[in-house]
Amino acid sequence: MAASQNLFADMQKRVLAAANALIGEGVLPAGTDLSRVVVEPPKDATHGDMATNAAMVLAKEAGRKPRDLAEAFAGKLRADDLVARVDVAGPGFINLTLRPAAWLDALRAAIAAGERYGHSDIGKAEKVNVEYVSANPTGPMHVGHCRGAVFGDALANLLAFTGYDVTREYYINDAGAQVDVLARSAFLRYREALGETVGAIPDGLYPGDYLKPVGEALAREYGRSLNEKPESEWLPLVRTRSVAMMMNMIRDDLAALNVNHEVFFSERSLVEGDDLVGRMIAQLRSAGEVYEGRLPPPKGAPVEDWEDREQTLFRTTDFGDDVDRPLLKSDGSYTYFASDIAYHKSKFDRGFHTMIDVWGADHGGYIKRMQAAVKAVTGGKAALDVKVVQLVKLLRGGEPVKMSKRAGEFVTLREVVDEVGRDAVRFMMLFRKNDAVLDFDLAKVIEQSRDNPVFYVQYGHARGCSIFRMARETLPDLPAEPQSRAAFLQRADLARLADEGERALIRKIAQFPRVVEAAALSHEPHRIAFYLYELASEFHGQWTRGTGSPHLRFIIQEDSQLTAARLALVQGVVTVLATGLALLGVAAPDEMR
RNA sequence: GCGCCGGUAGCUCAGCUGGAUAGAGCACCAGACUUCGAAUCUGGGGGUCAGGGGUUCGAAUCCCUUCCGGCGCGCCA
Repeated sequence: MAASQNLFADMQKRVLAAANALIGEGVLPAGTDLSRVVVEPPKDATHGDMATNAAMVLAKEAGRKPRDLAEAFAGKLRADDLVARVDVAGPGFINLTLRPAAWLDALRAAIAAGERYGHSDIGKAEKVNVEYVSANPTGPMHVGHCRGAVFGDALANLLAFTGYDVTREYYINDAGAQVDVLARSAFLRYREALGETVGAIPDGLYPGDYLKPVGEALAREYGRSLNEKPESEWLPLVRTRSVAMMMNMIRDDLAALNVNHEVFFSERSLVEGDDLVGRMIAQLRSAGEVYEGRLPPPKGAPVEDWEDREQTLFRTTDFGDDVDRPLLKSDGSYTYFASDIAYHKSKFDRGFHTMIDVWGADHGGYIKRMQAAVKAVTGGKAALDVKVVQLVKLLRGGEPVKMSKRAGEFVTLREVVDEVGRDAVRFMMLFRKNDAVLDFDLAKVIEQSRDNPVFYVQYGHARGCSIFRMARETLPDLPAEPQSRAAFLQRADLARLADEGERALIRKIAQFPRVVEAAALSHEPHRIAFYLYELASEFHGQWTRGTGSPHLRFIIQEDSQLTAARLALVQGVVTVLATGLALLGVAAPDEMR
């Protein structure tokens, strides 16, 4: 029996093979849809090692009773060399108990694969573009940006690990009115750097001190020359320079979080030069999807300067949107939406047929039109999945942290990372489903307790490493270097792992590839975080059982064979914890004293 | 008014894309260190899965509806 990394996938194949055999025998009709058949760990361990719903899902189409069909499956599966026992239970579940050796082989395969354990090729090298952060280049990153940054980064890791060809991308909004405001704000700091007294920063400009260095740089570079020019001349220069400096700052902030993009894509590049936005609009126009028309006034909050006028509209309703959307502002320039369409078209033209955008909750209302636009502009050949990350509520000891955007007083990403550490920020951001609001308590995340899952999981890893350090007294040959150690431990007699707690740990380890796959397919990295927490929990449990029952300890002085087998188990745990944490971008320390 | 996202134990949240008796942590109560790291572990109580209908062998999960909370609703990004 070939050692495989994913025992659940193996068993799924075998169940499907059984189904096909039953089709051949006429028990199931030809062409039966097998896509709903799953093999999963049962909720209750007394039901066996794995369960499949095959009989229940296929019963209707076959015109048979689920339990009868289950018996037919059972007949096939009993002959399988991985299977020790098959039971039909409940409404038609097929419960499988595997031969012990199957689990031991799975553990051995995990150890052998090392940091590649859990890796797969389900992505088939398909190109995927993950766009995340894309914060406006008008200032440093604040806490609100953290979650999307960490989420997008972990998701990209996950997709790369499962065989996708991933590109991490950041869209720089350097073409709108905001960067003109940035330029004017920087210009004020420039005059200040030249010795002028500027006083209070006027309303409508960015007040933050972070623009002072920009002003000083401009003064060094241009001297007084900019001051003598009209705004129409200095603005583009100052804007370019300011955006570049803001992006450097943002890149540094991201680096502090261990987030690294491969592509920084400029919105301005779509508007200037080849005018890709204009071309895109022309293309849509010739396809009959652009027209001049009027829109009904928006409901709800009254719009002050509403004016019923004709404008250039994109017929997004043809592609699933609620209303058609304007492409041009009243001054003739492109709307943000227009540039964004061209941007997504650029992704498609660069070969990405799968795109994932990570947005903040306040952009939720924008999803439909963007998906409609992608459909229109790619002829339905590309898929856009938009992941919305919900708000982060920043607390300290249960009390909300006050922030005032108006006064430029916001907590920066950098401050939070400096205070609680990169690992804590990353793990906590991922220890919640992306579309649920997240409470982030600065006081709690530095607590070192079970209440703080970051330390709990990291401690599991450190504890495993600690066992290896201690074990060298019993097993002097045990290599310290992880890879040689893994090679050494693979040769252990794993059949010595007979304790129920040990077997449960093995089963948990064997689930890792399945969890990785599910997390990647659903674009939900939080599943990795929760799985790691559970694995650490079972590991801590097995450890503590040894304090009460010395014969259950991992290191047994008088039995080096048993010790080697148990260390192999620890190796499996440590491997999975390290790999899983790496996917989340969190460190796996060898010790935490 | 419309759209999107949420509503699961006192609190914070999972629930593997429709499966078996709905699970963790915190808090509370009672326990476990002369011994591989107690930053750990074991046990206990605690539920109308917001309410109501429907779909089917089977629903916290899918559909409809009501209620509550968040976000959004030309020419901001």
